[in-house]
Amino acid sequence: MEAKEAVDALGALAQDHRLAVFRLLVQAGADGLAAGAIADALRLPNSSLSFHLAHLTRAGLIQQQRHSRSIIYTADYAAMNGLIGYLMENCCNGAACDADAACAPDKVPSSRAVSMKRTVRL
Amino acid sequence: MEAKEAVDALGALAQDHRLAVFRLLVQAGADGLAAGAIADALRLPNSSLSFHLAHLTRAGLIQQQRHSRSIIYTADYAAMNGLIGYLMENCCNGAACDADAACAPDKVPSSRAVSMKRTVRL
DNA sequence: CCGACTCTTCCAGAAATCTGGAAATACGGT
DNA sequence: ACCGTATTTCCAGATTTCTGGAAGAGTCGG
Repeated sequence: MEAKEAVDALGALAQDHRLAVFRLLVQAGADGLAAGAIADALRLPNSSLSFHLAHLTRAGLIQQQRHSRSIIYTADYAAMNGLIGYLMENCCNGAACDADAACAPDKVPSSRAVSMKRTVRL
Repeated sequence: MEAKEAVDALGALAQDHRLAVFRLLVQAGADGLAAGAIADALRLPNSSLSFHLAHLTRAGLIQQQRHSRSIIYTADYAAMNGLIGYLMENCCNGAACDADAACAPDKVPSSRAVSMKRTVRL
């Protein structure tokens, strides 16, 4: 994942309603949820919700699929993996799952940059 | 980490310059970097950089510390851990480090929500 | 075909964010 | 005290994001 995509994904999640929507879809699992069901659960006006769903879709974090009259949205777990992977690689010195403490600063001041301990691939 | 803080942190990282600044500080390690050094590296006007640094600081992702004339900024790894932990817990069904595939949808459509396999604490 | 249902697009106003030059503040050396 | 360096604050304009009502578009049942 490139920086550009990461910024898009982060921006998509950096909003109350959108984060709530995404969490809801993650909980919903593979079945996903219809737009109306999301609007009900989150008490959002249709047009607002549609705006945020479009935003999340544009960022690649969720996917839509027409099912009769409803449009079912599902979380894109691969995209989420990509984002988390990017954050761990680029913003955590590559360490995260190794130690329990996850990412930590280099104790010894060295000029060495990120040491790619693990290749977190999308 | 609560949803509110997560949104703040995500919003702080959801911008080209700020993400670049944060990555730079992570690479810089515990020594951190002076504001001027960051401005040089990223070719940013002082006032713009200051704006973004303030934003990151407000979100708790970086910390500042005066050192003579310079102000040294350092990445707050704990905050980053908190954010990644939040994303894994709430947006990835709690799975992430266990399987290599990281987060994946529930194959069997169950109404069970997030199964906390791991307690990623700040 | 028509009406009900589900959802998106259109629109315009409100609010927040981003930008960078100029002025202000903080610090240390002479 | 004065000057140079380092950085922030102030400011105003440009851009983007968010909001929700109203109208439009796709789908199904009768």
